[in-house]
Amino acid sequence: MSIASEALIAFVLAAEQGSFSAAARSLGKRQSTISETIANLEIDLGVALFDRSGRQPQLTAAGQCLLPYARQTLTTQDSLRQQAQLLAEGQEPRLTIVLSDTFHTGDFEAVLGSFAQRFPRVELECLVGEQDDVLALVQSGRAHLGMLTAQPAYSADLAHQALARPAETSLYVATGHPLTQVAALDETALRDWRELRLRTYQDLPQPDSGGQCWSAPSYLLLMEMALLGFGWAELPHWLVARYGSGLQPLALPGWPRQQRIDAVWSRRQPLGPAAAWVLQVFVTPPAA
Amino acid sequence: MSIASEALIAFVLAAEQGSFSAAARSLGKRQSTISETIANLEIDLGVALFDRSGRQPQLTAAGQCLLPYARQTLTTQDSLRQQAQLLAEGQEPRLTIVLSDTFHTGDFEAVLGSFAQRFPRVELECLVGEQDDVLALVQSGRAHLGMLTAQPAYSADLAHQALARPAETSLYVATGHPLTQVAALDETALRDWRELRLRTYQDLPQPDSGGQCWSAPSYLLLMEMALLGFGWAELPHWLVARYGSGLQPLALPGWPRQQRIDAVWSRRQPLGPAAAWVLQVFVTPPAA
DNA sequence: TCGACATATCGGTTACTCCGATAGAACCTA
DNA sequence: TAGGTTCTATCGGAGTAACCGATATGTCGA
Repeated sequence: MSIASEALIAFVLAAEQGSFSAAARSLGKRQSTISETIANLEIDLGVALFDRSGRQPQLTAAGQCLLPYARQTLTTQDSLRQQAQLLAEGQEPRLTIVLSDTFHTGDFEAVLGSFAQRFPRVELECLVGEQDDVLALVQSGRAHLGMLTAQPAYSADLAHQALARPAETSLYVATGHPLTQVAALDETALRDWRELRLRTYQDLPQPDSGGQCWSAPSYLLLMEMALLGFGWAELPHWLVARYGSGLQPLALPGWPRQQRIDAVWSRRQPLGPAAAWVLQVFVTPPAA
Repeated sequence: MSIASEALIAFVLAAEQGSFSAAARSLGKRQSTISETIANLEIDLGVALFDRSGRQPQLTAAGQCLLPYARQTLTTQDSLRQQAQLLAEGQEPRLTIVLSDTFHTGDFEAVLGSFAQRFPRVELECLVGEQDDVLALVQSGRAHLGMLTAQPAYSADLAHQALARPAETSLYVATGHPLTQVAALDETALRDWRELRLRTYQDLPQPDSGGQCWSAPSYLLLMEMALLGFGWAELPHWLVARYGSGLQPLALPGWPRQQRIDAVWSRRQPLGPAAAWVLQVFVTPPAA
């Protein structure tokens, strides 16, 4: 009913080497086995694969036509085996990472490239979230690895490690915002203007601030609000540099800030090789 | 050493139906067989495919990951079987047709489209040749089917049949050629100007004509020569209509000519289904 | 708690793979 | 032309894997 892959291997090898005996030697089997195997395959398929009139078997037109199909069947089966092998070694089939918008390094794309090369079969899923969202996704098991701005303390079931690449944030407003005209800026002056603050899905709404604080769950959205002149916001430097022309930083004492980034993962579910590799890359200082 | 496709079928079916028993029923086997087969597959692959803690087996993450690989392996093997089936029924793996440039019908592309749909796995090879070249290619077995302007007689080992679509040829020269100025054209007048004549690879060179006759093995080349004003030529109507702007027909008695087209094939090698289909299409008058 | 339905396991039969030996055919060389 | 070499086809037998039937065990729902 079904084709034994032994037969296909024998077919392909015999076709390549032009000899049943040679194929048998390559496979560490007897010539009679190959002869019988291929004869049975021919009976099974209903076509002659080799012309045996000469001393050595010659591929028939049908054999020539079927050879690529046999090869593909074998390579497909091989990739199944390979993938199974990886899984058996503990390789995760899918890696879900949740990233903060604050976390972005110049070599991020390069790292993804290396990842694709090193783990070609691992399905990579990137989620974007901030702070508590990151923690929630990792704790629930929805994500394997999370990156977020360093927290003072973590839940006991979360492991964490500081990344080698700190993130820089500044306070930004749209060019033309009244705050850009204020001399000698300080924290007090900021209170007179609307703040655009990151608020995650986990955060409960704050007591009414009288419209003095708008919020959004992503830095990208906050930046859009800032660009439209709705207020001032703390934003990642790279994000503004890349997409935020039309914003300018506020010169306040203590700004810009360097923020440490932590990677977090669940202690309940140990990291697979792919996740461990990603973690190791970001924990190690960049080469350049 | 190799994966039995029985096991893959059992795996895929069990995954689809969520039950070993159901898979067994679908396959006409016992439940115990499926259970053992899948257990062996898991041992062989080194990963658990199903979580058996519940009443019915649940795909594990690894199983979910490997399922598409198993499916692809089976479909690949299936296409091997299908192709073998076609070959077993006598379907030729490749069809080589040699066409004359004179043979071209408006629905030729449509016919090729139908062919691709009906014989998706047959490799189609189109050669272009004229007269004796067509006969030689078919007789030698290089081509299965040939189309050429009807010959008075054919070699005994060639079968032939007239096509329903005649070809029209005319005598053409470049606009501006002196022949276009001649009133009351006849055969004699033509002799004063250089002829561009089709000469096949099989034809022996003619006795020296004093530069009064140039030749080429394809109508396309002849047409190019005519366009450059080198002389007059008998050319297929469709070719000039499609690519020969800059040529004009000569008004001679007896022209344009309708030429019958014959299909020829070797009696020694009967036509396969694909070739027979092509022949039948062109022998039957077009529907429109 | 019980019935219905699922899976796991075990022993026995069947079928297939593979081996080893042998015979015949093709090719090379003396 | 004869003989040696190397190939393939065939056959009988040993080992193994697939499959079946029966049975034990587990899960779910009433």
